[in-house]
Amino acid sequence: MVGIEEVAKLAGVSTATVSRALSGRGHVSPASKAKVEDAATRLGYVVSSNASSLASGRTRNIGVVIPFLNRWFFSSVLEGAQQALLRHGYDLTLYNLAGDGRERSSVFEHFLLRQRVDAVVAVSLELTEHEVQRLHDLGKPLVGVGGPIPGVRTLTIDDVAVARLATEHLIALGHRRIAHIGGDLEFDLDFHLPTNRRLGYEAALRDVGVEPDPRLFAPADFTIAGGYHAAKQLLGVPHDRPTAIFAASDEMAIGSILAARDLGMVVPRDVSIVGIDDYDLSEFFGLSTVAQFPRGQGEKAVEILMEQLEPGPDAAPPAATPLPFELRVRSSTAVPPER
Amino acid sequence: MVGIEEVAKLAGVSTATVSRALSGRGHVSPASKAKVEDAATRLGYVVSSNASSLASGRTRNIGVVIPFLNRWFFSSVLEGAQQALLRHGYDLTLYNLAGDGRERSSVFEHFLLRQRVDAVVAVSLELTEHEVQRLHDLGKPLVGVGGPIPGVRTLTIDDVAVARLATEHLIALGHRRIAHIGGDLEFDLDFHLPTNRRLGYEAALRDVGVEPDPRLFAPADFTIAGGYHAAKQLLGVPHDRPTAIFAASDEMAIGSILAARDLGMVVPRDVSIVGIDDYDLSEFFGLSTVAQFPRGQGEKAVEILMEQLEPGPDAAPPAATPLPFELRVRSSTAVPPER
DNA sequence: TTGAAAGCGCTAACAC
DNA sequence: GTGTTAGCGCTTTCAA
Repeated sequence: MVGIEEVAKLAGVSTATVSRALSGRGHVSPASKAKVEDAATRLGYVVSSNASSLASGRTRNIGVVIPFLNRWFFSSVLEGAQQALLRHGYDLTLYNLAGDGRERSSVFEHFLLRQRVDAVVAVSLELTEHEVQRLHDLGKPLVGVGGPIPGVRTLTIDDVAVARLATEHLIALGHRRIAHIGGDLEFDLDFHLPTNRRLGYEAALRDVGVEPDPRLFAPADFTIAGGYHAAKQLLGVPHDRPTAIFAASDEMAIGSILAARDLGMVVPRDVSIVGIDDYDLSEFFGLSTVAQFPRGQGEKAVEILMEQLEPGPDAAPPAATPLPFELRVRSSTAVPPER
Repeated sequence: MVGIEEVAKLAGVSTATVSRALSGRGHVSPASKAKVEDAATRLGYVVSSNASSLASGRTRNIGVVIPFLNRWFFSSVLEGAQQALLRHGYDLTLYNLAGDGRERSSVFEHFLLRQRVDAVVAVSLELTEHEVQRLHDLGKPLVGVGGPIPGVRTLTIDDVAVARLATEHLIALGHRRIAHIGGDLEFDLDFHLPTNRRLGYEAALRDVGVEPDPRLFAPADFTIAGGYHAAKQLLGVPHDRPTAIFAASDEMAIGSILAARDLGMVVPRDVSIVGIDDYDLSEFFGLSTVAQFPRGQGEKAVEILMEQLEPGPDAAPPAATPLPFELRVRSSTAVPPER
């Protein structure tokens, strides 16, 4: 293990200068900076992050707390965050809180306070006020992705607007009997995402004078299989079946496409289907959808943290810019069948 | 920030004793151990991992290097590893090497040597001899998942045997014209997984006196869309079409099921389809498959590292136990159509 | 079994 | 712009 002292010796400067030259803080003459960098690479020197952290109080590491790893939205956010962090020279330590709440509190009490991270990104996790407070007291920046945490800067798409857009797409095509597959109550605990999407759907309908019909709502669990079963219920009725389905996620929408096919229906001739996400498989299935951009959300979360950890020259407080979303019309939506 | 000194004071012992009591190394009388633990919890004391690492040389953190986050196999391995590490009180820092090779070498040179990790898990990554050597020199244990790394303990299923099992399942049902959708060359760079699976397929056929027909092979990219297109080619021929398809992954197998449906065929009446993985959606599609258990692979990788980092009483060298796999017969395979 | 004290390798005042 | 030096908070000899 080559240490800072050896670099200092080889470069003919003090350890302090080496530290300054390599970290970029404090002023160093170009000449000695060059000498130091040269010596460092020649010796294969890399700072010990522990020693550095201990002395400086900064770890250059951020914690990401996330409930799932194997679902599209979450892994995409993670990927975006990871990539952005790498660019900034930060490491990412991962805390997957899939399990119950016991594991969770231990993670919080320990890792945060073990001084391992400079900041944390909480993905779709409802933090208690206590947890938020603790982070705040320690001066650790915190940003949420996917759902408002009271008192915390959080990135979420406007679920009401997204759902409204998807529904309006169907309405513009001439649909009026539009079913909705949304989340069940269990999913509403975090952030009311299902409720908000349902609200947007209902608002769009009311705008054109259609009163939402509760019989046209089916709950599901955000998976393809769940969407499949829900759509079978919705489309299997003998009379007055809907001409379109708006599913609160692409996975459920894809399940709906498969259900329609199994019922002998042709999409979009017999039924139009639209989702939200722009999931991996959506293009393959020709699914019309409102895209959200989870990778971008992960990146943006990191940018916000960086702004707080290393304030740039323009100390613009990160405005609450809304997250982008975008209607992508593919081949699962069309005018309703003639009747 | 409450430090060790305060705990020592409250417990009426020295900091050395606090350290010993809390870390479990060295002997401490039960009496003082209790006092220390009591004091620690009362003060909400948690060791500073940096200070501890600096002094002891151990970080209690392991690095996981992985090329994708948003694919089933990889996120499952990661989840398994994360969970196992949590149980052992270790943190996981994530290095996603999705990008090109530049990013990759920088990760290696820096993070490993920045003393951030005690060991590393490399998932489906071919390390250069140099990289392996560096880790070795630093005394950092390394274990691979998903492909042999020369000179390194690595967990891989026996791809030849798995493919043979899948193929034999079809043969036992009476199939002889069995097509294979495998990886293209690009995927073979790492670990020859596609080649090995093809070898197993061919061996099974030869065992029953069938010479593999190269026209029954189609390459694809391990995605549903890729499998779909490959299967269309295979099944679209007017004469002598295969009665079964063995796909080298479940995603490609599911694509094949969808392709068969689009060609008006009924699975398994007109064509049987089998995959490898037991992917998320496989059950939903009724896909027969050979399950591998990536979560378990992640866990096992961690157990092996733990054995090296904290040798237990029974210093049994971890035998090269083969990884489990298992045929799961569902509804995508049946006897071939009468002809 | 316990305590005193010397570092672990670096950073950041502070002085020049 | 650069060097000196006192820590950062813990672990671990070493001696008692």
